[in-house]
Amino acid sequence: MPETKNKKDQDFNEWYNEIVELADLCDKRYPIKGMNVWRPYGWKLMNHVDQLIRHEMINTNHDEVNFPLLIPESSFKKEEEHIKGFGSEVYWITHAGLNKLEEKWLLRPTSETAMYPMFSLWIRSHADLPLKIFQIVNTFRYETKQTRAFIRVREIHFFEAHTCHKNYEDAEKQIQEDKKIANNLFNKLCLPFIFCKRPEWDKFAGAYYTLSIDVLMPSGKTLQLGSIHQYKDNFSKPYEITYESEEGKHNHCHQTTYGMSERILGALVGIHGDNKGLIIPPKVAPIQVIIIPIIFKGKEKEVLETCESLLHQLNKHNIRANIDKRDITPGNKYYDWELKGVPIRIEIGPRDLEKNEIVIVRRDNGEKTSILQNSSVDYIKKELD
RNA sequence: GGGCCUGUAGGGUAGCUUGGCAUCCUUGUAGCUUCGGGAGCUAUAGACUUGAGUUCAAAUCUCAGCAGGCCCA
Repeated sequence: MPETKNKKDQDFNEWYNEIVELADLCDKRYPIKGMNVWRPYGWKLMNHVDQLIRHEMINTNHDEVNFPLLIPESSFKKEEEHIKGFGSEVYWITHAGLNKLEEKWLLRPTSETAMYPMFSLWIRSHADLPLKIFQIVNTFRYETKQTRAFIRVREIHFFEAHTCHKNYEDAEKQIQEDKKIANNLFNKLCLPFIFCKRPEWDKFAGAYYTLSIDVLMPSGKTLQLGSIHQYKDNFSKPYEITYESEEGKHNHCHQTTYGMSERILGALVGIHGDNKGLIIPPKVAPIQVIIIPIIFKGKEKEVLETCESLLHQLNKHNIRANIDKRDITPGNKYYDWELKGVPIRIEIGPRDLEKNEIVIVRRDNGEKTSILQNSSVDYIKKELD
């Protein structure tokens, strides 16, 4: 049986490195440390995860925005703790064209300092609250230590939600909502996780307190997949984010943030994968069903027609399906799609045509079943849930 | 932050000790043939991480950079 060269239970780290490239998630050969290329398959997977996040955000009345990548030094410097925390790991832009810049700009390591000067303009009265926005963008952190695909990178694919509230209690309610969002999301991704209140020394720079979302990786280490921060008014004071209350008083907002990154992919790969490759939860699988035609000389046409008609039906039911028509042997295709973690494989050959059946194989447990063609769509739909 | 290891076709490797001719597998391309768990044949393509040094001569020795990996704090 063909398997990864490195075994997951023997050398998890090497296995992980091998599989992220073999399965076409990313290419680590880009010549800057910690900046990897997203390959089409990996990028589609990430987009499907993002789509789940967007869905959760929209259901909880967050609006999507997109802030500039560059932040002027003066904005960045307003909150003291924050600079201490990030100062050593930001990239600076000092020149533009042939000129040296009068004020340096930095690539956002996170967007508090880009957003909050704008928040102070946007928020005038209690009627503007709560303000709930999010964005999914790239952020940059200059990691000097060892980098690792999806787990420790210098260009981060980052989800960040930022909220402003009239008081601490309201902000606390937001944090309860954030926890529910995490529950929904990670259930869909079949990732067991825990919330963990971070000790003082390990909280986010500038936060009042930090909750982390942690998973246990097969290496025995925990991997932090996200964090939820209560800022209290720590940022609204230096950034002067105030609102006029119903009584006509000017108060500082209380703020929260919620951040996650492509580490979610790292966890999906690490926790679900095996020595044959990835195992992707159906909800985010770029391809949910792969149809393999088993072609014999003289029967090509019938087999392909059956495949096409099944594909058509599946697509009609919003199932992401594909036919693998490559000119390689079926066994070869099985291995390839197992490597890529496609949840369901369908084999259709002359033998099945005679019985009006198709063969269905599950990636997670390898179970092989024959079912009648006319009940196939319902069966597949059920399997994907 | 500290320590250790590595860099040869797209991928994986041999060669490095003892300096000289770069090996094999896989992959790509074209064609024939085949297809229920990595088929076969033919033709063809493709590499010594970068820079400096030593030397008649460097993949091989030395130093530095860049990149990758591991361990400890």
